[in-house]
Amino acid sequence: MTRPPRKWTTDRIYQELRQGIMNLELYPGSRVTETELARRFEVSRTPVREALQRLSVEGYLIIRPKHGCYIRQLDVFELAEYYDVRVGLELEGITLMGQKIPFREVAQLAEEWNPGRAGFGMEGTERFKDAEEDFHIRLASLSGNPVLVQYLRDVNNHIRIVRRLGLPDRESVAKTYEEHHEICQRILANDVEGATVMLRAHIHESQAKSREVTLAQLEMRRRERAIESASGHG
Amino acid sequence: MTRPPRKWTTDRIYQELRQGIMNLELYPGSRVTETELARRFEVSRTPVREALQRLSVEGYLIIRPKHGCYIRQLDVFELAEYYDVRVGLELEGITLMGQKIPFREVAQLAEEWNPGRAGFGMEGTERFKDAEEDFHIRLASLSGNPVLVQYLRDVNNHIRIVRRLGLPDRESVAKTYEEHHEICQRILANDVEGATVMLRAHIHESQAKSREVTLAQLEMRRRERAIESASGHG
DNA sequence: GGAACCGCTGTTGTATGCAAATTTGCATGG
DNA sequence: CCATGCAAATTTGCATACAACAGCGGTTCC
Repeated sequence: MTRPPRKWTTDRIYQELRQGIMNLELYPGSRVTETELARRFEVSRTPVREALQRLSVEGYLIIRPKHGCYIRQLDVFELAEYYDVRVGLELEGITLMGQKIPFREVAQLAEEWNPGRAGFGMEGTERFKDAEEDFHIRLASLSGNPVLVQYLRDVNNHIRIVRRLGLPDRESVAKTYEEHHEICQRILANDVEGATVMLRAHIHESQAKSREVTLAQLEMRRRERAIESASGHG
Repeated sequence: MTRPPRKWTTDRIYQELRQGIMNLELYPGSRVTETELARRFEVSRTPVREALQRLSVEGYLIIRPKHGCYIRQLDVFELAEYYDVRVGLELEGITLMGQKIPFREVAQLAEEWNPGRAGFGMEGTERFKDAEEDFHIRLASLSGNPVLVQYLRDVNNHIRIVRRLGLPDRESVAKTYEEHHEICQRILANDVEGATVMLRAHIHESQAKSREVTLAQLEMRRRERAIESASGHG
């Protein structure tokens, strides 16, 4: 996406804000002002403003002209919609492989997600979630359609907020391995049709899980905030 | 300075640049600088810069830091990729209608694109192209997934450049009517599966047509530019 | 008591200044 | 003739200054 952290101020601010939004440190719905952020980051308003503009275009916050920025509300319905877009993109991705299936690469993916490997060094939440996302990106990449991959990355950027929230238990990790593996196997067996059905179901499961987790986490953060503001705004 | 026309300078510049890119007045690959644009539009660099940032995020141009902006090359392969993304999104759109098909709305769309109406006041290129795009957006809207529609709009923004180039002859207009109508009919008949097949084919036809037209037009513009620059850079 | 009006404060929108960075052209040496 | 290094010229990146506008509270009038 936006490559390695460049040393430029605008980019740094952009990254930090984005991170803050992801971690829900910048609480959805709360207001931020250019001036305040400029003070906090000890830079001028210019780079802050540019970062905010980017975030606005990318949909992470909403700029109310002459008034301020509001961190985008994360709405469970909207998140579900992003998941459905994911379905559309990823399914078209493997459909595009069509008759020119890149067997080597798919086989490698299948091997990496061999259920036998489940849990070997993947216990860490972060790493597993990253690997999970990476699988889907790489699978889509095999479509040979970089534009599609770009859109998928964009969708991921939006749902990553909640994607990272839940802790993957041993059971769901195992299940993910199985499903990823099976999807690859279907493709290798030239059964793209079957693969799409599985992939759709697979994403829908994530969708359902994310829904629960989101509601729970939002509530938790809301309480934290309530306590914070009750104990003084410092 | 900003008295009469638009309220915000940044927005005006953004619109004008975007229009320029669409019309190929800003030739793909050519370089523009903030300073130059600021002079041309008689504003300061700030709004120009912000407009460029937005266009960059949206993919219309590429910013090379400390050097300038390059209008995005339009590459026939890349355009084809956008069309495939369209397929993915639109197909998922009608799939999402699933069992809750909004018959009234689909029926109305079907009626608007009744082949009997073909050509009544639609001879104008612009109007027809707009209506064509509108059909697909409205169809996707019936999925009830605004996020998906948003992505589709974004894709359309990228392919509109070439979508508008070709002149639709009487034959292709008629064909479009038929196909749009038929797609709606299939949906109304609860044959979403059949509708997806048709829709996919329909978009692929546009894709093929856009390819020819793009190559031709790019060549034409290239010659125009060659003549321009031969007769003096004024 | 309630509603309209007015000025104040906060915040953004735009302009401008300055310095860093990158490219380009030229001079110099092999 | 080509490679290399240096300096000038563009051009952006960031900071700051100022103006305009939105929202808010107080005041006044009904």
